[in-house]
Amino acid sequence: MAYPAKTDRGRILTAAIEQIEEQGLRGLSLRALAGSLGLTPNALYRYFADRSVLESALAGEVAGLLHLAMQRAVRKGASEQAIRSIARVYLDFARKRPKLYELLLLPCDMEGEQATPHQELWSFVLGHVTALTGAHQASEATIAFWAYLHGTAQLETIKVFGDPKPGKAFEYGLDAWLFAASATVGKTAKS
Amino acid sequence: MAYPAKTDRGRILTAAIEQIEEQGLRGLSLRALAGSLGLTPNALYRYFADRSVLESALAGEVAGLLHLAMQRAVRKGASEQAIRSIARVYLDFARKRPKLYELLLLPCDMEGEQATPHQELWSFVLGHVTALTGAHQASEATIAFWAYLHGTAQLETIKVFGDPKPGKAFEYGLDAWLFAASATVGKTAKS
DNA sequence: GTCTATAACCCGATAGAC
DNA sequence: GTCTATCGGGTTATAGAC
Repeated sequence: MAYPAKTDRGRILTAAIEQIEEQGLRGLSLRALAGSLGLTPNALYRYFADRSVLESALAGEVAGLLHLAMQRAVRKGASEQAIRSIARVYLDFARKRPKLYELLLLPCDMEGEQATPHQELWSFVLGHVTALTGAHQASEATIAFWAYLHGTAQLETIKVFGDPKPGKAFEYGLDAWLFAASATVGKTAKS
Repeated sequence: MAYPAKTDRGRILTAAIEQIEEQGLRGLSLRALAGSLGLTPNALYRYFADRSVLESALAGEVAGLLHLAMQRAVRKGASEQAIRSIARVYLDFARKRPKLYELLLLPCDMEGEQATPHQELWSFVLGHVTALTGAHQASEATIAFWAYLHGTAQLETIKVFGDPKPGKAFEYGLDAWLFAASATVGKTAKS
């Protein structure tokens, strides 16, 4: 044991997220990351096989953060209110921590039958949508909802429309979705 | 003039797009790009100040391709049909040429008062939405529509839901939007 | 004005010693 | 688990040939 462990997975992930919040995902350098932990560049390879594995783990961390924020925001309130809270938390996260949000957009290769980082988030949102629409078409409605959140967040972060936040436009689409979702209620699976 | 130009902007862009379609944006190497044009690595710097300038130019090219495809698809058909055509072309493009689509997601920094690469595309879509909804709330409706397309395309490309294409879910959201957009018709700006 | 040549510095990744 | 050494490659800057 000439070389005792100087770090662990958790510390690496925390330091990496810190660096990403400052310089973005592209600016994340394994060398600098190791340096900030007092390690030589290659020590990290004992914890993560390569850069992409580290990135996937980071995506999972970020999904967890977002999930937690949603749980806190939704605790009280009826179905429609819960949906609005989820939407707000999602957009706030993308706005306030855009560099971190970027991690959620990484491709999930899913070679093994592993869980995608979004899985828990997905179940959470699906549950609240189902509470609103009933089981019929709940998954379609959830996918559409999620896609809309996703697209709105990204259009903002790449500044397609310049600085002004498309706040009113977001309400427009959200109301359209809520109307459709409410209309679904009561339909049976056989109709 | 002992060193006549061996290339030009257009040839560089074409070769770059070719390389991106094969290896993705991250795999675009200026060295390999120059090599494929019979140049030494640094010759490109006479045409583009650095990598990011080249990438912005490429984003413009791709936006043009998409715009063209939309124009061809929409030529005939009523307003609602035009909207459906636009949506289909957008998603088809993202599905069939995902590496190229990625270029449209680059941040537009817009330091000068330049036009964003999406600008022509935006005007085109806004026109068709306005034909459907009237001028009132047309821009809100267009932003919501675009965000939805955007989000759907990206959720597919990062495979959040695995292989199965969320085709039915897309229809769900599109119908919701179309219903809202149709309901907008006839409202006056003052109401 | 365009390309070549060279070099410095960054990065990710591997192999093998301790 | 960590270290040293090293490799191949991307980006950037300078100097110079034509």
